[in-house]
Amino acid sequence: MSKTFKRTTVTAALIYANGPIHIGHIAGCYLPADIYVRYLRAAGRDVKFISGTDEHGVPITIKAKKEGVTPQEVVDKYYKIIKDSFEEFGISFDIYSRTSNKVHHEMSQDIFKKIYDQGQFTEETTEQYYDEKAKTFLADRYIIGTCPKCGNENAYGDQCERCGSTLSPTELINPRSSLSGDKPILKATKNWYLPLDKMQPMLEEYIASHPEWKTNVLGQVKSWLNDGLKPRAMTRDLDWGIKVPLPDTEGKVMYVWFDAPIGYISMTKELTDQWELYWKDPETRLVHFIGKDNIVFHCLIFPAMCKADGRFILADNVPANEFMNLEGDKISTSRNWAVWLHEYLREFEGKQDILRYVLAASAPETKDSDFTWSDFQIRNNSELVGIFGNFVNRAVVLTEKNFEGKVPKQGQLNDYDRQALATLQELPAKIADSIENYRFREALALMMDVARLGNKYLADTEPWKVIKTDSERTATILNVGLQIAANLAILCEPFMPFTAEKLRKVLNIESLSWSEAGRADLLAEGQPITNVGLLFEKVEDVTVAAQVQKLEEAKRQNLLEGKAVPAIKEEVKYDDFAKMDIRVGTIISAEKVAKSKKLLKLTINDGLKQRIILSGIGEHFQPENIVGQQVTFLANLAPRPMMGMVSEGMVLMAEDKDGSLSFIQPDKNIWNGGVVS
RNA sequence: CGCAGGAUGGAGCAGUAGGUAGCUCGUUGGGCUCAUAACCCAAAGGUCACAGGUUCGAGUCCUGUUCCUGCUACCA
Repeated sequence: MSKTFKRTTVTAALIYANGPIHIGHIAGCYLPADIYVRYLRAAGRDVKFISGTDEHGVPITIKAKKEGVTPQEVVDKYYKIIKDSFEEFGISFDIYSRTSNKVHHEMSQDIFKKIYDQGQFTEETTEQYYDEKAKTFLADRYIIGTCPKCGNENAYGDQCERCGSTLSPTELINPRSSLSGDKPILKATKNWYLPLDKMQPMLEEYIASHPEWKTNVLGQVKSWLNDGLKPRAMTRDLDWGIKVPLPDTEGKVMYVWFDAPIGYISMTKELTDQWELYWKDPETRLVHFIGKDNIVFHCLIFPAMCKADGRFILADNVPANEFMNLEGDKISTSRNWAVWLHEYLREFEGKQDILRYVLAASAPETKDSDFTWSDFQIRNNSELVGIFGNFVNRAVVLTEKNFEGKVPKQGQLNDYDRQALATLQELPAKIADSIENYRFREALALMMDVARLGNKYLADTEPWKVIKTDSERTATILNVGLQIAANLAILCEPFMPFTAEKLRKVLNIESLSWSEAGRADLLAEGQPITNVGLLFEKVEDVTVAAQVQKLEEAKRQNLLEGKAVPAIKEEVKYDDFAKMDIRVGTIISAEKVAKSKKLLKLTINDGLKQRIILSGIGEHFQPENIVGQQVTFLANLAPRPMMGMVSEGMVLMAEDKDGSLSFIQPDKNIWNGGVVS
């Protein structure tokens, strides 16, 4: 796609305003987007960089209820935290707004109305579960009940986590609301659907016109198209969100994924009167930076909305990233397994560029990647300090020592100089090409090659030796060295803006355009050099160790806090208890059940026979370690088929605060078959 | 279950239209001393997840298998 565009609209995912942001968000979309935008600006292109917080939807109302505040208070709090940390981190949005703004409500309603008026929605009345006490319809996830397939009493309305089957809320036996605990009732409700099934041919054509998109993006999209798209409800029964602009729709709001992407448009409108140019002109390139979980919304649903409306351009590219893990584990807000940006900024003051560098260097561009503190330290110490910082420092110190801190005269260049400068000259275009094709890791590596080139140049020309015999030649060498540093100031700007700024101060130059890069006359002879100190400092072992420890501590704390002693269940009669036949037996063999994560097949000597019990404890115990242990089990539980076998009973376990399991065992070995009462 | 993405030297990644497997970091040895023990040079290290197949030739194409991830709460 070599189509040329007059301007670019860049969006970065609207983040959900119910928590602070972490490194995964940054590496996933904000940093790549920022690099892209900063480069475009440096290249003199017309670009607008738009993002904000998404403030509607069910999870925010739940969070508000939990904390005993209003949804508005929740989003206000997080909007500020998020916005401030982005700003301090140097993510250079042209506007960072929010979907609770008036402009956004109006824009969303306008688009909804337009699609409605054009007859593009279908109306459907369905029966949904309603919680009478909480006075709200329940999202699938907030209905809990017994799984019709495996009997798990805590299956969710959309899925049973024990057997993995996909459910719909009406299949659940004994459904209850996770909000009030009450049994919800079925209530008829009318909603408006976007008939994606009918729009599929159009969407297929759109996707087919972009073979250049990343494979992970195309793969995901094709997976949805192959399954066949289904109509999707664009309204919800809820009181938190954007009102549906139709008569008799009290208590209905738009589906968050309807209004959220419209946020990109409304925020642009908030930014500039020229907003229509950025959203309606076919000569505008629209690029969405997102994480992989948002692919379907940005590649199919939002384009479908735009088409249904008819006024807006579609994305030219959606360079979605995969996910970043932390120390080998999935980043998780609820488990507090994350490096939070606002905390990093506090603990590593003025060191934004280290994190920017490390995250850009290991961004999950093609597959999930891993952030570790040890990698952070190594990358800083050996690459930023050792290569980049050191090169600049060498050039500056040599100039200070030998030429009174002024750019020396560039005399006659020899072949070696010309060769080095020729290599330098090629790099800006290469870096630009990588960035324009969304290969930011590659671009970053090429930028570092400039610093490597500088180090090698100094090592090969040995100005500290030459100065003893030939001052004129030394002047030329250091001039070239400083010119390379000046190039670095331009080329590192998209990735490390704070460093670029510092470097410009050192060299006493203004911010230069990308097109100036590659030249060897950026610095004039006699221009003073100001040594403002080191660009990067080493990260010590103790710093890194402290971070790792903090992570583990936070994780442990969170686990403990998350656990409350559950309330006592409903009272039972002695007869109910007496029905249960609980006995002691010994595990005589244990093995993993093939294809199952958690199931262990236990053979138990119960004093009468060998009994097979399948138990979901595989994540807590190694089979070989539990053979010979005595266990307590429910002996008269109806046999249940599982994974092609039959389980005859249930082993009793006690769960500790941290989720670990222990067997319930007699305090001394007793005979197999001993009855518990 | 299904669909999709991934699996390449110790670590992180490239590998473009099938033709002797590259880069960065780390390791080892050497050089240098202007520089934050930093920089420069060199070397070692891979049966490209596993098993088949197509081909003169496969990391690259096809089939099957295993593991990780997404689609599925928190979530880029």
